[in-house]
Amino acid sequence: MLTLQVLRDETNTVLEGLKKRNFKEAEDLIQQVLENDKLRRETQNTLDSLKARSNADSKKIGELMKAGKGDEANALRAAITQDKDKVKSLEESLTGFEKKQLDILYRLPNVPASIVPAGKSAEDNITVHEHGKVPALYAGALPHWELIKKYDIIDFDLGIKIAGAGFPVYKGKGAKLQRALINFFLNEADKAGYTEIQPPIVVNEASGYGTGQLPDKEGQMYFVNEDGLYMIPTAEVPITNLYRDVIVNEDSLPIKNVGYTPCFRREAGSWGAHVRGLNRLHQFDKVEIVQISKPEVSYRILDEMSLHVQGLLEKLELPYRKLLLCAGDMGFNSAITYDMEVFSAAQQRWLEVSSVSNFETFQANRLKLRCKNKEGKMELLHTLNGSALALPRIVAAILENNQTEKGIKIPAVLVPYTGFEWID
RNA sequence: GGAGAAAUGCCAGAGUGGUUGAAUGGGACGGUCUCGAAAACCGUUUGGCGCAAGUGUCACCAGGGUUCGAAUCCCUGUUUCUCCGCCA
Repeated sequence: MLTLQVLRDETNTVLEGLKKRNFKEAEDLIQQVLENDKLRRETQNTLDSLKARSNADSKKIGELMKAGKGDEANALRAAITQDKDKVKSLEESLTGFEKKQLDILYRLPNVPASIVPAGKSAEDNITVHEHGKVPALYAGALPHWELIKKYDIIDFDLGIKIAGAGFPVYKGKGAKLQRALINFFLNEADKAGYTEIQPPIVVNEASGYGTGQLPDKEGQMYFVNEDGLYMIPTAEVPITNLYRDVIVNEDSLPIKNVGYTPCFRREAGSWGAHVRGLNRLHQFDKVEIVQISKPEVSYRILDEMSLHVQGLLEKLELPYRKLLLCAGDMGFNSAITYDMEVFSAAQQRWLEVSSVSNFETFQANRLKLRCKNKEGKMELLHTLNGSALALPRIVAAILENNQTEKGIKIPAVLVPYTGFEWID
C-alpha cells in the first residue's frame, strides 16, 4: 500500500506511474484519497482540542473531589456531559474517514520503478538477457506429460483419485527428483547466505493483508473456514510476515531468508490452453528467497537475487531468458519484476519458473516493517522476493530437454542429490 | 475437548477508578573517572496521528461497554501457563 505521505508529496509521480500501469481509476482515486485526507485531518484537529478540554476538566474534577468540594465538581461534571455527544459524533466521522482512506489505499497498486517500461500485456515485456542453447531433440521426443507416463514417475490420475485435478502424485524417481531439487536449491541459498526458514503453510487473515494477497485475491487461496486460515500461495506470505510489526535493528540488515514450502493456488478461471501436465497445478513445491533491506540498497539486492536465480538455471544447464516485465503485466504489489523463463524443448514453449520482485515500501507499509535510521527516525524498509525456484516447470523442462532414446539424463549438479544419473 | 490462573515498556516486575506514558530493578546507549577496562556516579532510552514550532491526542493482548475520568470495573475474543482427557 502506498503511503499517504507519497500520495501527498509526489502526487504527480504517483499518477504518472499508475497510468504507466494502465490503471484507469488512478486519477479519481487519488483525488478522493487526498480530499478525504484533508477532511480527516480537520476532524482530528477539532476532536483533539475538544478532548484536550474535557481531559483537563476531568482532571479538575479529581482535584475538586480530593479537596472535598463536591458541589463544584458536580457542576463541572454536568458541563462536560454536554461535550460527550460532540466527541462521539466526531469520533464516528473520524473513523469513517480512516476507513475510507484505507479502502482507497488498498485499491491503489504500486508505482512502477522508473526503468519499468509502459505496456499492457506480456507482449510488451522486454527480454534483457538470454542464456543457453535450445537443445535439438531426437525424432521421437515427447512432451513431459507423456514422459512421466512412460517412465511412471508422476501420476495425475492417482492425484485425481485422492484429491482432485492439479494435485499430482510423484512416485519413485519422480519423487526423488523433487527432493533432490529442493535440497539443491536450499543448499545453494545457504551458500549465498540465506537463513533457512520452515514456516507454517497456513496463515491468518492479518498475514494475508500484510503481503497484499488480501483484501483482493481471496479467491486465489484455499481457505479453511473452520479456523479462518488460508493455505499459502507462496512462502513469501509467511516468511515476509515474520517481520510484521517489527522494528528491525539497522545492523541486522539486509535480512536474507529462504524457505521451501508447498504452495496452494485455486487458479480459479485460469484453466484452458497450455495448462497440461505440470504447467499449472493447485499444489506445487517452491523454494523462495526473501530479503529485507534499507531503501538505498534494494536495487543492488534485486540484481543480486536475479543473479542467484540465473546461477541456478545455469547450473541445471537449462536455456533461459530474463524478462523485465512491463508495467501492465506486473503484479499489484510490485515496483519492478524480472521473470525467468525456461525453454521447454518438446513443448517449444517458454515457461515461467521464477519471478524476482522489489516491492519497495509497498508491503512494508502494510506490515509496519521499519527500522530506526541514524537520525533516530523511523523509516519503512524495502521487501524483495524471488522464486529460487518453482519446481514443476523445472521438472518439465529437465524431462523434455534431457530426454534421449535411452532415457532422461539428470543434470550433473543434481546427481549427488538424486543418487542416479538416468530415469529409464 | 473440560477446569482454573494470567496477559503492563527491550527484559523482569509494581500499580485494582483521579498529574501513571506508567514506580523499581536489569539491559542497552551516551558521559565523568581510567593508560585501558571493571566498579561507581550522572544522563538518555515506545510508537501512531494531527500542527509551522511547542504542544495536543491515541495506545498497558484485541474489540466493545460503564464513568466527568479506566492499566485499574464489566462483556466478548485471542494467546500463554497449570491440571485432567485425547493424541502424532
